[in-house]
Amino acid sequence: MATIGDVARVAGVSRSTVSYALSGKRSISGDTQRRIQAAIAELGFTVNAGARALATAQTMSIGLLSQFHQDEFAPAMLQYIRSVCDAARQLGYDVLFVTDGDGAGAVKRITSSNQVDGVVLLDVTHADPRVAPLRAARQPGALIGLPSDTAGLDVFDLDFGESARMLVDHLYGLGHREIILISPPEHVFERGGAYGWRFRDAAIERAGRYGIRIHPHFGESQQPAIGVNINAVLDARKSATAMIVHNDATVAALPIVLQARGVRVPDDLSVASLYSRDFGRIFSLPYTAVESSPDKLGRLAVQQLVRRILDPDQAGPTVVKFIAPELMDRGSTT
Amino acid sequence: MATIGDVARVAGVSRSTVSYALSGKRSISGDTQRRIQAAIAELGFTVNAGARALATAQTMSIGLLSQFHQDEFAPAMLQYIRSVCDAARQLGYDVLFVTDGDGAGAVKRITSSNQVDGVVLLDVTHADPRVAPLRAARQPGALIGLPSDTAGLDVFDLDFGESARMLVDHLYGLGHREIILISPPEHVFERGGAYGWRFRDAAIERAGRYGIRIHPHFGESQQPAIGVNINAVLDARKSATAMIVHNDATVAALPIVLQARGVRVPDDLSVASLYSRDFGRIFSLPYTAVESSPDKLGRLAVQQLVRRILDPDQAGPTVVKFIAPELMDRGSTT
DNA sequence: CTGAAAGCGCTTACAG
DNA sequence: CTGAAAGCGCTTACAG
Repeated sequence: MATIGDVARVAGVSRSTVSYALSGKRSISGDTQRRIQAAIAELGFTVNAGARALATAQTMSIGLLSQFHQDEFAPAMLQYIRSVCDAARQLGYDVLFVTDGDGAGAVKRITSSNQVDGVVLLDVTHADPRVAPLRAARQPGALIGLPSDTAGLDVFDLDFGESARMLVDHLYGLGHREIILISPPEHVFERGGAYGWRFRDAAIERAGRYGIRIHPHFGESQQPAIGVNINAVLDARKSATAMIVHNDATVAALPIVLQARGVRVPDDLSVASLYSRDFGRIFSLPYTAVESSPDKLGRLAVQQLVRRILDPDQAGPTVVKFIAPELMDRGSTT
Repeated sequence: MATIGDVARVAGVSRSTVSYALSGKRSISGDTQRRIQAAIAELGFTVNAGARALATAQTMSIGLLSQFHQDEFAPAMLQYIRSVCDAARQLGYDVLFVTDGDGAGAVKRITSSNQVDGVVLLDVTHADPRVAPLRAARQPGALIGLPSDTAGLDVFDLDFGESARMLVDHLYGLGHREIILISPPEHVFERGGAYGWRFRDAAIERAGRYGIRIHPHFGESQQPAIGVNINAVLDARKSATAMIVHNDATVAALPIVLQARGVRVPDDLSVASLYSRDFGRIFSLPYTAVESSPDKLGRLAVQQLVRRILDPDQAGPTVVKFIAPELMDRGSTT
């Protein structure tokens, strides 16, 4: 394995000159430049990332923490993972991907050992145990999902309240006066998934303002429970003309469940939901929905994180940014 | 940030003694041990991973290369990613997760810069451009998927030939004499996805031996093309009584497509496929299928990789291991 | 435009 | 049982 010393020897210059030629941090004469390039090519030299990290105190890696709870729907998670990875690479960072069951311990481990320059937390809940250790870390952190205390961390999330209002408005405008709402599973609420109640509370509040009826129910996270649940809800709410589904697992199974029941959309029931374009494609979903924008959220989080890594002072105070929802009309409401 | 020198000073010992206390590589007196532990606790010291890596030439990280081709079905990929991450962590390794479009370049980058101790390649194709740079690397590599040249690398994959034979045998045993086979999309074959032809060729060979008819067709990777395709195939093969689906995207959409067409399974058509238990759960799939065992494959690959990292000599010659398929009867054939 | 030297934070023979 | 010192492969003031 060639080192910078080998390159220096072959090129007949000092190690510092090679280093500067590599970084471009000071000007090098054309001849020296050429000899160094030739030596690098001859030896197949690549800078040792660990040694550079030790000298510069920059690893050029960010940590990405993702957990796979059983009440969560993995395919939706993947959208965020992809966008974070892509954004990181584009900015020159590698991604240390951590899926430990003990998320708080993992945050502590990778930050205190200086394995990463910053950390992105996915699917952050209200009382997320990963948040405190991240706040205590030397490195900056960016969250996707809203914790109770956002101090010292940049937070990005979809505006779930506005999303709910947008969907209620949409259905109200079409004349619906009784709506079923399928929320995330009860476990998600218990675990502190704030997006659950942010959406539900806003929907209820909005419906109340219009004087229309809304029936909130918890969703299920797996088949066949999903089908059983939806059928029970539909049996109990026969006069409802529309359904808002705010749950990935349920909406993914919904076409099957409704077809089996003989419910035609939108003729018998209007359906509106919240998911990403890619998610909809993967599950062949035909529903009008608020775009959940995982690609945008991942990108924003990484960009802000890197900004803060590069210049902690200039990045300014931490932000809590809710991105505006966008309704994709796919004709499943009438 | 406390260093090992700070700990040594506070504990009143030398840095080497602290290091040995940490590693347990030589015995330390009880009293010294205690003073060091106290100093570590007081300072909140954690070993700097980069410095340790530089000194030991071990990063304790492995690279995981995954690509998201548009003709591939991301949810299936996730199964492998999860199992590799879990297995790595269990063995004390972190995962550098790389999704670069330029896979060959990424392999070169992370290996030549010594960012990882070994590399796992996912979804390896026949002429995979990532294989050559990995073979040329200092670090060992483990592949999931079969390349044309396996020299110097450990390879793990499902036995797709045996899987196909198992499914044909199963249907033949139930009396079927004309079978439709949906293979992966044509792009996958062109890209060199060997699992496509390994499965198809074996199925055709087996069917030929029994003297039964089999109609191979390419699948599609997205809706609505999947539905159009399946309908066209069923129109063209009206006398077929069974269908084998060897394509994630198609099988995921199949319940919808068949229900829309009014085809009941297994009454009108027997259906058998190949996917993992988790995948089936996510898509509510009711089909008898060969278990694709992503968890097992990921674990095997990582275990072998780590064995080779720890003792390259003792790990023996590289292996090509096809794991035996297992049929999960879910009652979709008759 | 270039070099010699110190330093990043560890580990590990070598000595005692 | 413990310490002093060299070394891992870089970067970057400091000097000229």
